Amino acid sequence: MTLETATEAPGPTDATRTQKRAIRTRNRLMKAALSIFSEKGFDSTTIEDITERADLGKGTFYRHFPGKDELILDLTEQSTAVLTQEIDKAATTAQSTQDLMNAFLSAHRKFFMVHREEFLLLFQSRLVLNLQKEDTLSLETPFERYLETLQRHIARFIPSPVNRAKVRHLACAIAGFVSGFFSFALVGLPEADIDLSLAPLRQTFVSAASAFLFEQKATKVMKGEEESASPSLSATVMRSLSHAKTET
Amino acid sequence: MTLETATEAPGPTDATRTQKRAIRTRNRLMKAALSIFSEKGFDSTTIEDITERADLGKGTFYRHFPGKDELILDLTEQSTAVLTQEIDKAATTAQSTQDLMNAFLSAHRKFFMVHREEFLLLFQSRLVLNLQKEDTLSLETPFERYLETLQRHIARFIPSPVNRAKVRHLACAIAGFVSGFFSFALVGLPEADIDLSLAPLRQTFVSAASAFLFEQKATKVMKGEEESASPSLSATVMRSLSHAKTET
DNA sequence: TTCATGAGCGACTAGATAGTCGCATATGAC
DNA sequence: GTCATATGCGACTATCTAGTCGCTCATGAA
Repeated sequence: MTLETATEAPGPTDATRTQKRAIRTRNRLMKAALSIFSEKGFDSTTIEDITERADLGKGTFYRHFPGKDELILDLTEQSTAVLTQEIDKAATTAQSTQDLMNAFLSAHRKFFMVHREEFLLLFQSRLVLNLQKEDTLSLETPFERYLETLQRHIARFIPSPVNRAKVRHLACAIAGFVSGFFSFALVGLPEADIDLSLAPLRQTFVSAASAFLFEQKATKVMKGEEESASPSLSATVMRSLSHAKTET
Repeated sequence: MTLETATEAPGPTDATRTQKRAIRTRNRLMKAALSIFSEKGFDSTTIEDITERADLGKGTFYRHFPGKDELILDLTEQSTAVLTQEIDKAATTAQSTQDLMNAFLSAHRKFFMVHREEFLLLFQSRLVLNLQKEDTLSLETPFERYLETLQRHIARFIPSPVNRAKVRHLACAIAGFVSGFFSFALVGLPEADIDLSLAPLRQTFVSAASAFLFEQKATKVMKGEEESASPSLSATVMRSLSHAKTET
């Protein structure tokens, strides 16, 4: 790209004024696009929608992006970067699997609450990936990096012979649960209470994920044993539930 | 609609040939639209895309639907009907909360595996609902019915004073988890393994959801109206939920 | 048979949109 | 100051699309 024209020493200070202006413009375009995508959706957004909100000429867009597809790729990378950054920040200090799961939840919760537009963007690019299209671009790799971030943190709590497949399943489950829950909460719960609604589910989620990790470890050690539900859930609790009276 | 023109006795046999033809045509349009939506997405699909795949003239579309928005509303209702039907079929025989959660998982798994196009359609209409748009049509009510189906089955296993807010939270969590998991599995796991990947998570999921129900019962018994987990959320959520059917 | 009704059709219009291109302006090297 | 380069601009064209309208054909009532 033309932005790399600087011969060497690409520090933040020695970017020429022209380059800095170009970067500013590019950022304005991305910010405007992110904003409009979260309102009317990627496909319904026109290039002029974007340049108009960014208060720029239409031609300027094409100076910075070949087309809309490259823009959503950049935005997806930017958004997953924000999310993984939150995850890393919250998860590095975790001392137990409970800590880790709590950190995951907090990071995603913050992402949903504070970076709503990015959340909606990832929802959309994930949809694009799920559609039965041909090309798909390289839109998959940001999500791959995101899942790998989860896996990396999870792996810290798994003893030596790590079952990578199971770790990945858990990563998918975690990622799926939080994004799915928030997206359904947005439909089925009053907006103001979505954040709070996560609280009562928190302990359950943490127990479940920890139990999955435990089972993962346990099956390695002792095979054939019937898996106990969870270290934090007593057998009596489970039993009492299975015989619960049916009443409406 | 013109389909209701029949004066009385609208049995399946006594529909006039003209009416039957119209219904066939309408179904062909919906089928074609569902198929294309799952390939290129709702917004990128043109009316002519649909009529072409249905092998019909463009004007025919407008005889059956005012526009694309009404079409996706109908398709969303149809798709949630398929899903809730699967849920009802699987869940009515449940004898315990474990049974119930297993039934939920099986029904959603089947929906994802067998009715992929409907799954992708619901993913899209849910996105439309999440976007920060103005109108939103009445696209929300099919999802409301879906969540109520889940709640109805859950409520069978809750003793008399049902905490509707918590039941709804669980419904959102279940719906969110399965749709989110499948959608992430589609990105992060080999297609052939998606079905199998749910198995190791099954027990964990069932335990977690059952535990949540137990906690629901316990808090209800102990505190009556107040919730210990999140006191600040009870009032608003409870109020809005108790009028869920009538509110806009 | 005749006629009325409604389904199906596709050319057409009006409007919107993607992408281009030549020009203006700002910057930076000399 | 002068020139070269890069950014920003918006009018323009070529294409695409939504929605309409008058026509044909099938059906069904009389």
